[in-house]
Amino acid sequence: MSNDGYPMEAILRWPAADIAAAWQRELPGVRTESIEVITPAWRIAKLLADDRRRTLAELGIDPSTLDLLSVIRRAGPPYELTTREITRRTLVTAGAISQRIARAEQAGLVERAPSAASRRAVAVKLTDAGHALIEATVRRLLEHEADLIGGLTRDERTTLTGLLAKLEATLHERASPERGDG
Amino acid sequence: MSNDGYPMEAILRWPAADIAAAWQRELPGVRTESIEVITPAWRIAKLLADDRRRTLAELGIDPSTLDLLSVIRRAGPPYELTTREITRRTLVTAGAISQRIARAEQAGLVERAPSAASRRAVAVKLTDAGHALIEATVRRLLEHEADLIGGLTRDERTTLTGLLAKLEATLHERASPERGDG
DNA sequence: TCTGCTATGTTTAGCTCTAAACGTAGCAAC
DNA sequence: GTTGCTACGTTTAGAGCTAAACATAGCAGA
Repeated sequence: MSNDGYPMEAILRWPAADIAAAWQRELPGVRTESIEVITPAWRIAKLLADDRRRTLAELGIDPSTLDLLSVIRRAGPPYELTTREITRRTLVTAGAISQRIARAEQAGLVERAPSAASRRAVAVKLTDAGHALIEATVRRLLEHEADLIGGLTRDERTTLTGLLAKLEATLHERASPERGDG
Repeated sequence: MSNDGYPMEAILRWPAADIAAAWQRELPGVRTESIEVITPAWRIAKLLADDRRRTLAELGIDPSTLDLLSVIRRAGPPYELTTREITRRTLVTAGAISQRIARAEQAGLVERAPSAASRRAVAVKLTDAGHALIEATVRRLLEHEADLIGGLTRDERTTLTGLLAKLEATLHERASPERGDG
């Protein structure tokens, strides 16, 4: 089979502690304490994203479409949000949302219409097909992902959730902002 | 200024707990315990990736080039690895590595040559310019990232590192594998 | 009613990645 | 020395994203 091009081997073979140790050897005195947080964070995010992509492929949907339908579906009736509101609740740019909506509309999963609330907004609404697809997939995805993290005990999950929340808040305070305001 | 298209607002406005609660309301009984781990993990990864991109832009290098030069630099003398070995230590596919090397070669940062060890391998070696660039950037990047996570105490970091390592191991056991072996 | 400002969406160019096809070269068996 | 297998690397098509330019519409003030 040759396993050509397969990534992720780094995760099995190169513990973050070894990477930190290598930098200490090569650049003595450098502060490497971030490595053992940042490296596993990226690896975990990638493992989760890859798993989700494969899991969803079996269910007949891709991650970006699931993300779009999900945010509308979990907003509750009337299963309709403006483009702007979707952008606010998502991690990608307005341009990316516009493209996602166009693809989902092409596939018959959502419809665009003038928004009742704001005259210049566009409302995006689930079609019956969109509704059926998200219903058929999100529950199974959440079951699967609950099993995925099932190796952690309840206490461990609680501790981890708290620490991640704190880290997220810290990064908000300290990470470089999007753009220098004029 | 209009802040057009700016993502990340979801992080400020939509705690993962609210997303889980919304799904509980919409699909009563669904297992949502994964959400408060997976959602912050992705948000943190994105915050870190965005910060690194901006930080490196100021230093005159992009994240994928830094990743390439770093893995060669921290391997130590003679600052040379085969393409295969670089792929093994990285999270992207062999094709992506090939393209990264081509770009870095074009920029005069690395050189390709036949490998001494294996007759069919290609050795990738830092040029003087590549050496200078990685020296000039990696230390500053690590300093910056150490400050970034400085909101966590030493004990918190230790606990977090342990839990992330356990989660990473769990995901290795349970996440869907890359491809069914023939 | 101009004039300009702000909010909302869309479009486009360019980037980097993945998956898969492709090209080769070493090597082993006979 | 051919045949096939495996390892290694590159190329290509296509996906999805970002950043930035663009288009438009509501609104506010003179």
